[in-house]
Amino acid sequence: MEKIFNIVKNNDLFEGVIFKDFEKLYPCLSPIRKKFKKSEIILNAGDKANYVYIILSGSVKIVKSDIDGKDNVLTELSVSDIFGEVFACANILHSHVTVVSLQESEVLFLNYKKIITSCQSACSYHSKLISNMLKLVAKKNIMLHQKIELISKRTTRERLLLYFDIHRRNQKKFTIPHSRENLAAYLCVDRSAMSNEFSKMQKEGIIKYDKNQFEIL
Amino acid sequence: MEKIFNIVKNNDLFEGVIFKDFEKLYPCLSPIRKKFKKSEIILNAGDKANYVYIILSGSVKIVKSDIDGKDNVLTELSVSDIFGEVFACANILHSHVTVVSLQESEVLFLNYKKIITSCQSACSYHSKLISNMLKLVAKKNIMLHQKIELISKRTTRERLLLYFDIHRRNQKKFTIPHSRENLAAYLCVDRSAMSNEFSKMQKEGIIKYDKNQFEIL
DNA sequence: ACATGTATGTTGTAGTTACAACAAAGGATG
DNA sequence: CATCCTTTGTTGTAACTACAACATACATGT
Repeated sequence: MEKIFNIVKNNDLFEGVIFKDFEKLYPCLSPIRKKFKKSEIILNAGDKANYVYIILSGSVKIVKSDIDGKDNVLTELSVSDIFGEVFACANILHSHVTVVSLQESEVLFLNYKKIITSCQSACSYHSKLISNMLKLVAKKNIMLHQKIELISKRTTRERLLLYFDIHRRNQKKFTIPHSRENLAAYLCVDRSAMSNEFSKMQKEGIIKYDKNQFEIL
Repeated sequence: MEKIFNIVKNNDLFEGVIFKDFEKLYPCLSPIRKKFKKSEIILNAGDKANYVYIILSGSVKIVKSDIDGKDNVLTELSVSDIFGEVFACANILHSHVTVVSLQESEVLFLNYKKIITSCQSACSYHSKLISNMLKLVAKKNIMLHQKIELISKRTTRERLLLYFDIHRRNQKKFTIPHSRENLAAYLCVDRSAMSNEFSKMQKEGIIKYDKNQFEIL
């Protein structure tokens, strides 16, 4: 129990929940622990969306299939990350995405209804969970908005400049925490075209960079 | 009071709340009603985000300024629509967007804290409000995801085909509830380029359309 | 040291888009 | 009906992107 707490306490859902409370709370959530092998499917598109999932060990990828059947990796998640909460909260009956284990992983299944329905004992930590969930979903909302703002830009350069502006936090020098490939995927542009744009911007004296260290000039 | 109820009951936030309960609930939310003239600013980027706003009459536009100062209309909202809830729920202290009245409008300000904090009387309708709010924000989340999926597509045609696929609901014939201009804005493409693409697709025998009536062939 | 694999940068090309400018078709108004 | 305004479609062009193919660098394991 304490082991689980030490993992899930890192998730915003349990922000401000102390172990003493967690002990009482945890059994209320009808928790189930399951292990998955590499490439095993944790949640399939079309499955019922009754659970909120938290990764206890390992990592997973969230995949969405195209109309034409092409798979599309939306994100990769690892220990203490949560998924499935948006479908559950939106009362969507079935998942739109598939979740696949990237390695040997253990996942905690929590009953969504039990999370958002105050228990009879009307415990205060329970209402804390609910407001945490609300905050968590709203924050995701803002991140999605940010991404939309980014990819609304028509050119690679505009997207990069906005990305820089968001992530440099008023610093001239900053580090980008993505590989080129992942950054390109996030910005929805071709990787090589993006690399090319980086070079151009350096030649034009707009930026300077070395590996993932960037500087605005 | 009944007049207000008849407006806000159309908003998901008050789904399942009956008038009898609303009467008791309403005063708990520290409601404020304010009127705004055309072009008057209701909420400025940078303002404190303590309220959830519901439009009682008129209409507004949500505007986000670019880095280079260019204004960008995110959406237009009208009677019984809600705004400001995401910033409030995410505990973002200040709004990122500006909200401007498009005409003579009246707006209801509700204290966010009062919405998500169960009152002493622990009224059941109050917890209904909270779960409605959660559902509402989560649904918005899914809509944002859908938009990201759309504009992740690299070409106008791919975006259109996906848009059709989402909105036709397995019907061959369907109506698009947007002007060309608004659809182009939603898909983040140039309007004339989109019109052009429509023509091409019709010439190629992929679709047929007349005004806003479309048919997949 | 060698082979292998992965991440990144470079180049050319064909295809796509944004943009501007204009045309055509209604709608509203006086 | 003439005028104005808005919406939508059309065309040409310059700019941009995706894609493929390749080059380079670096890390890993054998």
